[in-house]
Amino acid sequence: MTLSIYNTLSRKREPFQTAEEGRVRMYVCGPTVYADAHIGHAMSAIVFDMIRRYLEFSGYDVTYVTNFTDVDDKIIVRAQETGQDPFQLAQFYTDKYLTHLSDLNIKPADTYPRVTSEISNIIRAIGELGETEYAYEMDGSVYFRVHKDDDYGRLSRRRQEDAVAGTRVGSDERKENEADFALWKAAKAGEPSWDSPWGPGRPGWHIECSVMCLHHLGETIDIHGGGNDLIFPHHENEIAQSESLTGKPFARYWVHNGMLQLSGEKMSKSVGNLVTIDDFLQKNSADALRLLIFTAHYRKPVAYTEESIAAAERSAARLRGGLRPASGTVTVGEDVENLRETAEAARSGFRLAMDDDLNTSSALAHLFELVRAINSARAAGVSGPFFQAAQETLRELADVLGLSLADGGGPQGDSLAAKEFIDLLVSLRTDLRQEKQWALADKVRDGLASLSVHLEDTPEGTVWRFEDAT
RNA sequence: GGCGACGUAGCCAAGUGGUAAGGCAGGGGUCUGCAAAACCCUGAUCGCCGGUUCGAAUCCGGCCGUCGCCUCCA
Repeated sequence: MTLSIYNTLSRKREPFQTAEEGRVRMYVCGPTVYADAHIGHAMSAIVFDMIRRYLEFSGYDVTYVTNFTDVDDKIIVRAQETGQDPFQLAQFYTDKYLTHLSDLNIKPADTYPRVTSEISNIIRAIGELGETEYAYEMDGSVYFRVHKDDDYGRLSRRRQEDAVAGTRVGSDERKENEADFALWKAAKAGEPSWDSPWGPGRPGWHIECSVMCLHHLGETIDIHGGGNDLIFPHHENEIAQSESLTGKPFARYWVHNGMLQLSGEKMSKSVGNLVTIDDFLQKNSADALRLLIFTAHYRKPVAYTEESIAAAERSAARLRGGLRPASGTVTVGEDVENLRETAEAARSGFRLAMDDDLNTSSALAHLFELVRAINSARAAGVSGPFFQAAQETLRELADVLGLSLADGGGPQGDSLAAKEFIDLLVSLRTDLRQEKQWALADKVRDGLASLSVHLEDTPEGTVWRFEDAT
């Protein structure tokens, strides 16, 4: 029972073997911080959080690094438009993104390198490349000489001639070759810049990630992740730079997530079909987003619709329902034995599914089967250690997928005063029911329901919970 | 134009040779004062055509359709 994972480099599913026994070095491309992040960014972060969690669950010691691109054309443009300082702008969106990661139950990375903190390393790396035939300087900028790299195009399966053929010649950059890309960009007036052997300027986009990987994780990392829209040119260029520099394989496994789609198209700033993480979390739970994503395979596109997110919200509630307490007294017998066996089957089925290139959809199916078994057992009066163990299995496996299974807590959070009022109304309704005043009792129930407080009359009394209507 | 992915019940979706997981929605039932929750029952031959095979959603070919990358992009 071992993990196999699809490698974009080979276009095959491969057995997962790390460079160092028991240790995974993992790098995931992070956002450029110039605007509010959208749930497409969240999808990428969630997918790689899931992979990281499953690796840890499987016993690996994972070192996880994800970066912030905090100096870039778009940041500079945005800052000029709004009259802000570009560094402050980047800091603002960096902080905001970190908050989002926490809200989305994404485990913190070991390191969050930023371009502006890596400048000296980047300059050193470009300098080393400059001593080879792979780089050349032109008017204060430094470019990578793509045609010197025989392997170029290996990841994206793109021949250099093809890459150039479809490309518009729109830049005024003075490159030897259209396919060459900038390692260092000479500063224009009014732009942030750093001194370098080639004059003032700033790093090109691709070199940042290469250098941060090399600096924080070493010459050969195990997993390099990102959205599949980064395969070309970003990741292709990272390979070119890194391997030209070290002469060693850059990443053992290239892992790419599919795009989140809204109204049939990739969610992106340029198309304008965005749902920001702020927007999403205002109406929906983090668990629902994870369920929406994990219902499909991470490499496939995910369709985001009102209907699909509503369905995800409902299935989150179903998983949560499995954690409701039992009040029965049956602790031995056939029902208990069945539950114990189903919980074991769920655990092994879950692992088999996840080992198979992170088949979260199939893994979730095992979770739902476990929920049904727990509910059946509870209805049959089962409680005690085996019941709690089954719930613990559910909680543990859900946590591997980063699902918190936490109750909403209500629109205004946990207000003690609100709870006391609700308890009072519920107890009043219980009195009314005892006197068979059904109309009044139902009026209380309906009124609370319209405030997202849902009542259930169980044999042990009435229980209530917050749940947003969807 | 080049490279690549996908097309499974009303919706989302797993499944790469042996007669279709799971979730949501719907219908019927049990439980309930009525509900809710839960449980039980209930639905598809897998875009179309042809081929390989004892046997294909799964392999091969063709066609149709959708999407991604080739420019910044998770």
